[in-house]
Amino acid sequence: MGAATRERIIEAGSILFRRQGYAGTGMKAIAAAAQAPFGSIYHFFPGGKDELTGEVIRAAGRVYGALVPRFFDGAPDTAVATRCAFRGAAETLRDCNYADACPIAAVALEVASTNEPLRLATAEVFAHWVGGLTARYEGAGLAPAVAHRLAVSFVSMLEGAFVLARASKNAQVVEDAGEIMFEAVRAALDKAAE
Amino acid sequence: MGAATRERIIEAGSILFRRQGYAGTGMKAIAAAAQAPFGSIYHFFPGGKDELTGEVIRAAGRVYGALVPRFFDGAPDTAVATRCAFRGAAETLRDCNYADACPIAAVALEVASTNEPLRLATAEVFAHWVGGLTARYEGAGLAPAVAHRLAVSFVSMLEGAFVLARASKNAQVVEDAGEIMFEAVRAALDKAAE
DNA sequence: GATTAGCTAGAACGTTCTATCAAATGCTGA
DNA sequence: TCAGCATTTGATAGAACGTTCTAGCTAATC
Repeated sequence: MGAATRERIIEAGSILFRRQGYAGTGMKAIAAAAQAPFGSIYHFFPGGKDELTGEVIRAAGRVYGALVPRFFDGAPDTAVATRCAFRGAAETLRDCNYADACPIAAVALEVASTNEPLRLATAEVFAHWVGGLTARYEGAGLAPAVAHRLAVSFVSMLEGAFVLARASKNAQVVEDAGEIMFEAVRAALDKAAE
Repeated sequence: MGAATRERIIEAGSILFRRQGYAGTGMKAIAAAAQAPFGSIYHFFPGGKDELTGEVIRAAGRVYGALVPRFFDGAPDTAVATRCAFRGAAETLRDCNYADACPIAAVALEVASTNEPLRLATAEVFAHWVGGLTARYEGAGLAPAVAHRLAVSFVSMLEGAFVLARASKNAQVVEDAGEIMFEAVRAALDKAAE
């Protein structure tokens, strides 16, 4: 009962934040999207919108963090995995008609200067994501500094490509960005193999 | 008189949108930041918040568009110009304690699915920016498709790096991303020179 | 059966939002 | 100096916001 309602609220928040941002999404809209009674929001999240948003960020972070193993585990190498991740993201974006990208970036830009606990929550998710990617690139033989730089760039490039793709309603942006990241990883791997 | 007030309002909107986003910024806050009487907002922008936001986006687009000649005109080559642009951006971000990045991305993520005229305005600015960069990379001898891909990636990478840098309050992200873009442009130039 | 805890349900509250409006003030040109 | 236009001024209205509150229902436990 309750657990299902709570999860539905988090998921609805995630969807709406990514489509219309944090401040542009009201609690009543989240309740409606979750098909939950309005009072249940504060029952499950007594800390209010901030607490719900923190949970949304952490939950989204787990989903995005799981994308690394999904693309990197079976790939011939990390350059190909990188490209596949971007292609997968482009496909997902097309499938939802550019409505859904990443709720974390949307929230991050709004709260970075105004809500310290939420800024920290977004920073933590990004750091975790970068950490997972860095490990993969290191595991492929790249020096820690190079691996870290590529990981940071992967996340930056993908989040930025989402912005452009959503603005222009064109997923080719994400694929183009993926090609550049593919070549960057490819070049780093080749250089490390010398 | 009036022209100065109008410009102050646009500038205040730009600053506040980049710090707290579109929906999180109220018109009274803009008026206060602009030191303008509240009613003047609707006098100058009878279309309301949407009209003001459109003007903010276009004005910011002009500022950002001017960054391309600023970094590319005097640089030894486009790879170095690319790196310098990212370093300049990192510096700017540090100077304002991570408060001010780009108002266009902040607005774009909020309006992409909910406000078509503003989505188009953001798309237009990004397209113009990408166009300017593409011309620079083409002018350096790169094939049109490669130039376009690098330009798209430049803008994506920079906007994404802003997200991460603001979330983590660490401008090193922007510099790392700039190194990857530098190497990508370098490699493309070297390949085109063969 | 009585009690308790969890969840649902939605009204009410105070605040903030966007937009409108009428009046006042200032500036310019005839 | 005066009229007309531009700009300023700030109160007001209605809607939406996040939060709180009360009441009711259900299931589990004693």
